[in-house]
Amino acid sequence: MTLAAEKVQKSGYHHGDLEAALIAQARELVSLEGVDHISLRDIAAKVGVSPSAVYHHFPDKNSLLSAVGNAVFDDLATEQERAMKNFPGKSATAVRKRFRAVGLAYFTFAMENPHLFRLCFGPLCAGSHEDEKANNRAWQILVTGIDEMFAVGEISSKVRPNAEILIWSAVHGASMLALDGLLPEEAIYVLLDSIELTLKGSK
Amino acid sequence: MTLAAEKVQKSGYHHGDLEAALIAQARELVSLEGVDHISLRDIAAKVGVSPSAVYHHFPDKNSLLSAVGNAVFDDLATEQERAMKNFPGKSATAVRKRFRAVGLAYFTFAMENPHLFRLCFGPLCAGSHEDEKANNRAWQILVTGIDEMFAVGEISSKVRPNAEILIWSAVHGASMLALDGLLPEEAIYVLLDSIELTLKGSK
DNA sequence: AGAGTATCTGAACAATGCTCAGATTATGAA
DNA sequence: TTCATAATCTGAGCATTGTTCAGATACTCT
Repeated sequence: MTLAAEKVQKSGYHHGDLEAALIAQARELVSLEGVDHISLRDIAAKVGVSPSAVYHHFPDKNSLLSAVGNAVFDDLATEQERAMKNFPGKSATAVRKRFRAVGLAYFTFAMENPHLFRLCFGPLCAGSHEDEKANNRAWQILVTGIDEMFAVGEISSKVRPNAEILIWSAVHGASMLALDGLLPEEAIYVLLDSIELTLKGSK
Repeated sequence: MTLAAEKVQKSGYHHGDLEAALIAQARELVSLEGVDHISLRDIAAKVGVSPSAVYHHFPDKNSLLSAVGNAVFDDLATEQERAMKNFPGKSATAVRKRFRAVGLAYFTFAMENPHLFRLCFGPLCAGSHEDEKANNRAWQILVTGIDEMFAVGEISSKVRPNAEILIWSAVHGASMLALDGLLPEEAIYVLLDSIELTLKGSK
């Protein structure tokens, strides 16, 4: 019973909300050790419950981890929204700063939560974000940011149509490559510079 | 003893080249089932050797898989070089087609070998490509392609300095997102279009 | 209050990564 | 060639893992 799960009290034999507690505890352990180094038994033990209790809430271990992945995906979008709020307003500079902050938040989240980020975009969660609200939310943040940039004249009309794919791919790719040690962390700044520069184009 | 390892004959008690056979067999199994669904014992059995024999060639299972990852990384570069050869010459159109072919080869490799690609860029191989020749080779292919594009006037001098980071990130990110089911496979075409368009800029 | 359901336990099973003592084969110096 | 030494492989075994299942415990609703 570690810090992550203490919010949920256990009332004797029955646990208050075991499902949530398991997700919270699993997330904590994944965050610390990585998805390959944690055991179902350990999660259950730290929550104070027998291993077989897990199977009344999740069909198997992978489902539990997949649930963690979806929660993380949600938090990533939340983190981006939080970063946007630092630069309110509709001025061109506010729009630019906000746009940059969203991309940076994505990258920073990956750097600060490497194991969770990997789980979120790993084989365990592949195809699991399809009709998620979090996915729509993340996508909406991106579209809105690009719309604003276009309205302020920071994106040429020629490249506007497919800007989402380019930007998401670039920021996601840089995050992944940095996690793999194939790009230095500072690369995100030159990447964001490049994106802003190239999107503006000849106008 | 399956097809992948049959090149290496076993001479009685001692195996001809067990290390290579193990890598080949592990690669085959990863390619089929994914890295999470294969066992050291199965690899050894299919090569026709006892499980403990593996430990005379690799310190542990992860090291074997990491060796597979490096081999795959090497093949990825080879595949890119092969794709380039379809468009020889120094004309502007040849350079453009070659540039596109390299990016497409990267993406296609990921689509056709999802499990191997994931292993290659997964936590098991993180930080393992650093002083690899394969890494230098992949990087060199990218730099050469960009140099050629710049020479032909397809890349503006403003964005040239950081073009490598932008392009690699974008193509890698699109590959990953497509594997996760977050981008459709056709997205690579619009991505490549966007890249060429934005790189050219106002000139 | 009591029947029925949801939840949890404990023991058990097969599979897995890994270790180690000992058997087998190669190697290289005398 | 001979023989000691090193390299390679086997087989048994250990601890851990995910998962199942019968049965115990607690909640719920009539």
